[in-house]
Amino acid sequence: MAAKRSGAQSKRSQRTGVSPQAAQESRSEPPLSRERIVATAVELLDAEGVDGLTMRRLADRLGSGAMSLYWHVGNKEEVFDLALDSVLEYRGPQQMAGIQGWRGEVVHMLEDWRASMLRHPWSASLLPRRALGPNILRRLEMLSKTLSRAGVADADLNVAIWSLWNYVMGATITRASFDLSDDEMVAAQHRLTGLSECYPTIERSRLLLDSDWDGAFSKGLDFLLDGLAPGQ
Amino acid sequence: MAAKRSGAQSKRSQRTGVSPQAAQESRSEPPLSRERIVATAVELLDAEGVDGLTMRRLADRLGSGAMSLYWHVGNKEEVFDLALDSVLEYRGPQQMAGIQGWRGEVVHMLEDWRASMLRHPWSASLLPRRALGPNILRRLEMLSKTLSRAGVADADLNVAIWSLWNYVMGATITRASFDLSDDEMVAAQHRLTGLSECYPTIERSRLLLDSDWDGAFSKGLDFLLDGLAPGQ
DNA sequence: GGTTGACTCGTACGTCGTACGATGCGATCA
DNA sequence: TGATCGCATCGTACGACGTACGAGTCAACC
Repeated sequence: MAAKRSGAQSKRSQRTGVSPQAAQESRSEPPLSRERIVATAVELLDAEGVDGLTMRRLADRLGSGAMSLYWHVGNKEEVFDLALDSVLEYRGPQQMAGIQGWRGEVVHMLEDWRASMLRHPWSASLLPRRALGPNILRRLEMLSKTLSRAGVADADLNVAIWSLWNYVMGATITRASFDLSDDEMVAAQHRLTGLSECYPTIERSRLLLDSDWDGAFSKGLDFLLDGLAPGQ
Repeated sequence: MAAKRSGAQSKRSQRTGVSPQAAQESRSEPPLSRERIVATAVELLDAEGVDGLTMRRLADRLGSGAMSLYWHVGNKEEVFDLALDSVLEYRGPQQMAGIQGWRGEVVHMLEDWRASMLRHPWSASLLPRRALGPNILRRLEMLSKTLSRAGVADADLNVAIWSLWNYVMGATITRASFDLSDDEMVAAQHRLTGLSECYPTIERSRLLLDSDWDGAFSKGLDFLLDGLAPGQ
């Protein structure tokens, strides 16, 4: 009943990896696998957004029947979880050389985090409702370790981690949700100018249109880091 | 075709507000209205969560047919938008007396914001995908005005607003998503202790269990405010 | 040859959002 | 008084969804 999942198919790919599976290759599609499902789900989410992912469409893209997916994943929720976590993999600092000090490391990690999510805007709107996958936990772990090494006391560690995490999450989600619909944005600003007697200040600052998102992100992050570790 | 919406029903309630509508009252349910629909949607969302809100269930609660709702709202998306915005109404500082200085005002506004959303945890997971309603804009406007009055230069205003907004959003969404499922949380921490060689630091700090959310929120907010207006 | 277990998929059920058109009903006009 | 008209309600129906169920295929082993 629940005796399926990854164990099964990974065994299969070991068995058939080297031996006489030329027949498999000659078919139009490679065999289903959890990895292929997740990768295709990410493609579909990138192309069509959260509402565009359905089991039938996903199966179509994979060249299989809809019900075949359920051998490899438990349900649609799991597809979301896996797609989200797969997108949040952290490959570590590519060029560790250019980074000096713990503060540089933290900034790099958090900016990479933000960039990863903005590359797949659906991830930002998905994350608030999903469980913590291994890749997210790995990122949290690295963040804690770096802060801990930097001398943040254990008592303050959780405050520091959550402050930084919260900040990154908020900035990313806000940015991504505005990215999703430029027209929405313009419409909102237009609604604003129509009601400029109601919202004079944000209308004057063109808050919704002219903001320098990246600049605001790193400035705010700096302030936070100043406060969290005033020593350095 | 599109000639319905609020104008129609508000005219109706004006007409029937005083006159001979005792018959309406004697019926088991008051007449449908946009306000009643939104209020009931909030109830339903509070009780059943985001997935629990369907047009049929909503209509059941209102004692009407499902299709009747569509006279007052355009579609289900609009119900979400209206419910979200209605929950984010800002009633202003209830006791302005106790609040000293712009900084106190800002903290009060942001804490009220957070509290409003945590009172309805679904709002946090909904917001990333929705448009900016009038109540959200009003909050942004008040925030800008306060900061502006506090002497933040126009050039820095957007940075300040977005830094604060992002921080509050992130903290609230994170907190709310953990609140939604304590069991998920415990399961995650359990998964962690099982893999404590993978995630030693966050396992040791009991990050997912023991965090002082409220304390972390206000400490991080203080740091941010320190940085944004170092003058005061 | 028979059995087993991994894997695929067609069919079917219940639920969803909502298009469409019929209906009821108070107000207005003839 | 009856005819007409706008607002408001709702029954029916359609297509799409997630997925339960069980029958099917095929390679590997006894």
